[in-house]
Amino acid sequence: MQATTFAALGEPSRLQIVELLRTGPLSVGEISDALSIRQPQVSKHLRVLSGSGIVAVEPVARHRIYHLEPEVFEQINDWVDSFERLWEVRLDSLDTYLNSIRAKPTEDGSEADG
Amino acid sequence: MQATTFAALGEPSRLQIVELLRTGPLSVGEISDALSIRQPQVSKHLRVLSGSGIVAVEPVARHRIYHLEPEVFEQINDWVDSFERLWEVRLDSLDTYLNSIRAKPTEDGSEADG
DNA sequence: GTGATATATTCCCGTCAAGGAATATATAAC
DNA sequence: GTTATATATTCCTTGACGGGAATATATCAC
Repeated sequence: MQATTFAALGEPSRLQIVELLRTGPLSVGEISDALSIRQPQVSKHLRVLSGSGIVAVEPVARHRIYHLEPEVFEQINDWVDSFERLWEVRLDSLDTYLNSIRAKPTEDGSEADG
Repeated sequence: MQATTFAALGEPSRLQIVELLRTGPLSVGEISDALSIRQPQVSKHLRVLSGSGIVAVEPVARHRIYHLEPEVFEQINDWVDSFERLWEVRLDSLDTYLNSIRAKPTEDGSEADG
């Protein structure tokens, strides 16, 4: 998993753009208008997103229509799955571990359970 | 979905730490040793990860054992799913859309083929 | 060709974050 | 109390990044 992918999504305006594109492909001007971000900034953000393979562009006359690329989302999905699969196996051993910690007399009983 | 979550994962060292913790809870020193990152930097990164709810800490004697928090990974999972679910619906309409672009008689026939 | 529209790029600036070094805090042993 | 170990925090510097303004490029209409 590439840190750059998460970094691209870690900027608020870019995350907004990605979530906006979830509704369907849009031109630069439409994104700029919808999110009230100036056009040069939108182009810059789209460049970063494009560099991470999160979006791709389709030129249409004078417009450039950006859309999301499913591949990256599958990568993220697989990455997250690699964690959740392990927890299924490790959940009870973590519990055992935490309990073993608390088994020690703590002299203040302030163990927060959440 | 919080941009800060992705930002936390978007730093290479932090992503390394998260992936290392996938193998199980570790102390600061163990992380520092395993990744050859100086201890103060590890503590700082863990602070950011902790602030995003990606990790949590369990004090054990003089050690502080960090472990991953499943909740955030479920959030990311749900977020990614919200995209992939739409694609199942929209995949053919995107195709239709792209074709419709090229199908338009454009008065000069200069449609880029891609 | 000129002019208009849509988008990309460049330059500059301010801010923020990461890394290094030193230091502070916490816990344990004595 | 002192000392040692484990971790957190502070200060400083530097480099990267986002935003604004201006400009460049591309396409269309004429």
